[in-house]
Amino acid sequence: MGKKKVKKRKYEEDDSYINVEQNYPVDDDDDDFEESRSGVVSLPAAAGRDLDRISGSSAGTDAICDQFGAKDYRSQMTMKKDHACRPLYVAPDGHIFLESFSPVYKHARDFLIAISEPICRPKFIHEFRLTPYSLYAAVSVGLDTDDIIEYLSRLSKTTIPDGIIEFIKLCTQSYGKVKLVLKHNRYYVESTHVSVMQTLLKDGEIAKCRKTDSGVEDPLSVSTVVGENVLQLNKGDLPDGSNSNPDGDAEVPKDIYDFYEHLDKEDDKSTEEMKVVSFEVLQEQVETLQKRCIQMEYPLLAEYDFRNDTINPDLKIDLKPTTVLRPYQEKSLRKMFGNGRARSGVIVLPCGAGKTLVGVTAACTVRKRCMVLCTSGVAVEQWRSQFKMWSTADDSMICRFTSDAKDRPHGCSIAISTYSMMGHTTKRAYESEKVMEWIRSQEWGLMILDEVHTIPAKQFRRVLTVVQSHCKLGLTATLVREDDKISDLNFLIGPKLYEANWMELQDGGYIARVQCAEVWCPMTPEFYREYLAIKSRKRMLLYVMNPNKFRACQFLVRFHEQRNDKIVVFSDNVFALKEYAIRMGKPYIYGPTTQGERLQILQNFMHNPKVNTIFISKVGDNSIDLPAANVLIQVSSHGGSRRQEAQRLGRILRAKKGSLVEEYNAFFYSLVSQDTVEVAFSTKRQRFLVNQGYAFKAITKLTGMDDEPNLAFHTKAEQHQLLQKVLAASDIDAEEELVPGEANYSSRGSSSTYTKRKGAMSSLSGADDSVYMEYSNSKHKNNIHDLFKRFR
DNA sequence: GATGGCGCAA
DNA sequence: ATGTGTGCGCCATC
Repeated sequence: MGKKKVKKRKYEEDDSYINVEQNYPVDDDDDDFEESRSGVVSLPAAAGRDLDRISGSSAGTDAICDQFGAKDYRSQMTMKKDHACRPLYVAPDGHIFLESFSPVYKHARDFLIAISEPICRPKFIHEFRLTPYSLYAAVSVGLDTDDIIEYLSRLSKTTIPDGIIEFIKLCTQSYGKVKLVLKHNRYYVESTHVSVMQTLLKDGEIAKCRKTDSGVEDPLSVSTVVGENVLQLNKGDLPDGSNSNPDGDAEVPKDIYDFYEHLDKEDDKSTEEMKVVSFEVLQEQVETLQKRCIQMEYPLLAEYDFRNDTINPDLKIDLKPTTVLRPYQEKSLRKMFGNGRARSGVIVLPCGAGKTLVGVTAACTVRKRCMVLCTSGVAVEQWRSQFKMWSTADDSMICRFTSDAKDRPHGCSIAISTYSMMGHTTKRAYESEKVMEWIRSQEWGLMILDEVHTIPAKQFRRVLTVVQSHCKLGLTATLVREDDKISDLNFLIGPKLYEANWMELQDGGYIARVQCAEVWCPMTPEFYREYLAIKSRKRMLLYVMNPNKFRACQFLVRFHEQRNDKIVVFSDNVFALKEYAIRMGKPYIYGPTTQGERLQILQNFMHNPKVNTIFISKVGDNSIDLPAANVLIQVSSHGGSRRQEAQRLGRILRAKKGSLVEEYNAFFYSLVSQDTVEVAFSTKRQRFLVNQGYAFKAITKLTGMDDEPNLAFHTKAEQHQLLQKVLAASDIDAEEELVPGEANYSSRGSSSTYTKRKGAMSSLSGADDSVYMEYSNSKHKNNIHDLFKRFR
């Protein structure tokens, strides 16, 4: 039983970035229900568990549940008199609910982003959750215990449950007291709190990480430092500046604004002399140490006081005067450099929102040797060109280091390489070996980790022990993995410093406004019969090659081509990719397509008005830049990968010029064969985007498709022919092995915060026979695109 | 500079 | 108890 639960954890929705106890068994749905009926709440998350632990009983988290599991906390919380003007509730289990229509929404949101994890952000009520990690992140961006409790209380409609206050204290007071620093290529643990240091060293595991000369127990070394307060980035004018009291809301309690201003100020570091105790750490034990410290709730702070680093040479790079940062980019960097030092951590921005510029700006701020790591050679080239585009760095300063592009490292200060190059374990080419030696010998100021969600992989995390850096900046669009390793980033890199809200960037016109839809394609009877009969993995071909799916795809391609859109069709399955593309007479790119051909096809797609549709396999998931595309059709995909779904959506997010802000200017379709495993996969894939606030429309019938002339597979004969071809293809290398049933992706979605709900039955309306349903929240009901109007 | 083997990631 | 299918980066070879 226990095992089963742990396994299921893998498919849990709540991203384990925030869970401390990875093996904490997750309750099955059934258990939940059971417990709900007996009036006891089961706590799904680490936060809840910790809350329990500290309050010494379950008193802090008890609540009356109705038969559906809805919790009622009224007995524990008292409504304030002026609750109507305060924007949020804090539940005793650590969940926070924010009204997005509140006049102080922006203040509250910025604050909540800093102290808690966003769980789900649909239109009206946004859900967040306090976790140990989120509070750790809050402290590391400069908030202190009292500020957090005070401001949370002011924003809340009710009194704050005692358990929550305890929890915040526990998680914040011990944080930030111990630091990991790099000096002369050696790592040290430093603290001004002698007692904390002693506590840590009493731990056997930590003691083993300590580097001692010839095994002798050295006393802790003591030195003194002077706290310094340095100013960093110039503060630009932020559109959501704290003073702008929005119009017509005289009722908003003044304390909310006042306190926000107080929080937004630079934190002043004292200039008193302080005693610092420290010990040296074994190079290869740094990861173990960081992990252990976070478990003991003394996470190591990795900050770099680059302004006062006189040992490493300064770089002569700056942003070009013409380079302008967007407000959210600036905001994310302020989290990183808020106290005049460079903090290690992760910044999360959607694809197309300018992550690279954030990285380049960070490098120009630190102005010390900088190492950039990417997943592919293409990305290495992109980083180089972006460095040249936004900053004053030129070729002589930039050193590429991949298998087929090695610039001489001599005298260069920005190195760009790949994870596989750094993590390579087997024999290296002579040239590579030399460069590696050089890299290892350097003390790097800043390490930028592109696509940082890949770092937990075994070979990739090795780079952290190979490259010595004072601080690390991780960048990603999708802080999710389908395994349980995403939380490792907390000790491997650092806390999440900033996460942008996709919907807000969309509303600001920084990324495209996307209409997402799931198109339901019924299986033809013949294909479905085979699907049920064949149990081997080759059944995938049957639902991907479903003639109705092909026809839907063809129909959508034609429809959008008539509107002069640029369309990219994704298919993970190569057989289907070629079959679809060839039948529709469109170019396609997949693994074996050479770089030259790829470039040619992409150039044509971007500039040739006759090439408006291209087909791409999963080579397109990473690093192929498609600035021109605005329609994306997904034919087949990698199971339930949320990251892939988000990444693909990102392909069409680059804001389109001249587009009206209030109109959809991009379209994202997933074609799903009904009554097959694809349905569950699709639901799971969409979770990430739904939590970001996207509404998925379910199109159950493409109106007009039956009337459309010349769609393929119109006749049974054609369909039969296709079926034969598919079956023949399956046979080629099918060894008739029987595979156990598919993974059980429950469409009920364990603790999911969203459900597929049939739009009120009145929406099954329409003059024609079409039907659509809506998921989650539809934000823009009134400006539905023509295509969608036709279905009403 | 094209090609193939190997190992790895999601 | 683990899975395939696909693509990519590294290196070595011709």
